[in-house]
Amino acid sequence: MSSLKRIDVDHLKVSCKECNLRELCFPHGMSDAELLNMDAVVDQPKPLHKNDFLYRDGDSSRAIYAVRSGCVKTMTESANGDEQIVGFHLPGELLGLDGFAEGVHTCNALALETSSVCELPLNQLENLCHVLPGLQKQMRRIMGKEVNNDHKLLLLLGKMTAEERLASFLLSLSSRMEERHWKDNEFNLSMPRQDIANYLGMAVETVSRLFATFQNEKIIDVDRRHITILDMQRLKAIVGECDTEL
Amino acid sequence: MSSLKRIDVDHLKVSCKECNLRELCFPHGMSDAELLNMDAVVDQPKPLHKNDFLYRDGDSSRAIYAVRSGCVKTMTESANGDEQIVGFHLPGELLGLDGFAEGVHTCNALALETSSVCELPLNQLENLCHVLPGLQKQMRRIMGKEVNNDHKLLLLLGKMTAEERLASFLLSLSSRMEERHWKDNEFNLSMPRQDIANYLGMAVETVSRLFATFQNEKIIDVDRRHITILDMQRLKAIVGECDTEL
DNA sequence: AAAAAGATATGACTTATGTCAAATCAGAAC
DNA sequence: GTTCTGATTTGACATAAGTCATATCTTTTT
Repeated sequence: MSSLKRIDVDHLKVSCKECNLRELCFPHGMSDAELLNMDAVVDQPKPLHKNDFLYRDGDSSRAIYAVRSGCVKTMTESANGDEQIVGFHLPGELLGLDGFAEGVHTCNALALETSSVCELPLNQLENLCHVLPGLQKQMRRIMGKEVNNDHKLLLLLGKMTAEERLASFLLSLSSRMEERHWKDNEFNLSMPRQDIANYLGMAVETVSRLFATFQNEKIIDVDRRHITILDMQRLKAIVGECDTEL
Repeated sequence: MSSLKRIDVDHLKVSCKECNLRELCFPHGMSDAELLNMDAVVDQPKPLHKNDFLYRDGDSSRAIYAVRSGCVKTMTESANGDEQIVGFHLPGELLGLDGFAEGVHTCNALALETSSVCELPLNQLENLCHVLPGLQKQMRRIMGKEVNNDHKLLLLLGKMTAEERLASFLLSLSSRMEERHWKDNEFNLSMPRQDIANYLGMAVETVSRLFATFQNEKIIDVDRRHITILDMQRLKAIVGECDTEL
């Protein structure tokens, strides 16, 4: 143990090639040769502590980021100080596209827990896109995904009841857990109730009550931040996915 | 007049170079030489009639589009048939990015009135980006803009009251009118009340009532679809833009 | 021009959720 | 371990906005 102490784990670089998130991340669909190119430009800064900002509204946009571990939330701020969380970013998910319009970020990005990210510097992105044919396509895919994601959220906020929103949120997390080959019916929430409420456009109290309701109805089990989905079908039924069984 | 009749106005191609929307559109910041390249690949299909679809959810994504005249709305559809309008696209504004993620559109795009669009085919986009250094950057700008726009909408749906939403909507239209060098305090709505309500996540009746309220308070004048903003400051005050005067 | 269909407006009433207040619980700091 | 602070839960009550019903006005169809 005393000798291990000298390994600075913060600076062990994980290569894209070795990373088990690579298929969810920038390198999606890239060849081994292309992966080496990615590795050469991807930077891995020191981990963020809980409540550290990755970037803030107004910061000039230097890079796009991929979460490697932990969870990062992004939120917009209105003129009168209201804040709306627009995304919770899990490992393998990207953020920073908000800076593309004007070269300046229009969101705050904040670590919900100790988190590490990979950085793809924008000044290298341009060149890299010329060298790696796959990357340009992947960039478009990523941006399309962000847009589609936002659209789903708009539908959620515009048309769904509180109950449907929370069910929808849990299902979204569940399917993202599955993508990562983690348990899709049992996971920990990295965000407080307040953040869930904000994200879903409702009051904290409503989130609390709905968790209690779902628990009473044996749809989920809630223990603090630990969620177990007991009846996936009923959860899906709530949001109106009509497939009774696949 | 009898001789003019033979000119097929639908097929008169407007070059990017001549287009007075160019600075809002793809060609933003391009040189004259670059504009010629754009012209070579930009297609101008026949105008859409009111209620024609430009594309539908599930269609394979062939191009991105710029509105040249009229107005096109985009909307997402949920599994249970709910529909959420996610954008009203005015001349010079782009749409079609929703198809970037999977090569398939995830929105419906529908003309609210007779409208014409320009098409930038995706298969040409790739090559064009290599030739035109400005275009790749512009593509990123466009996508960033879309993301930022969606974030603003999320804030609106998540945090604002009905009154704030409608005021916000009117101000957004107003500033977009100004961008186009049209009157910013007097314009026609191309969408029915029902669409405004859907977009803003409220009931039609609420939109009606709020228009009546704003009118009574002499903030705006409403005549059918014709809106006159009488007191821009108060409208801004409603959404909480704290700048009493610039 | 009349009739039909659709869009908009307005009133009466209901309800999903928000707000306020208080109690409980968990984790951090000392 | 005790205290303190912040997170979560729960209850009582208030309200913004939805729903339903009806009337009016516009536009399209015949």
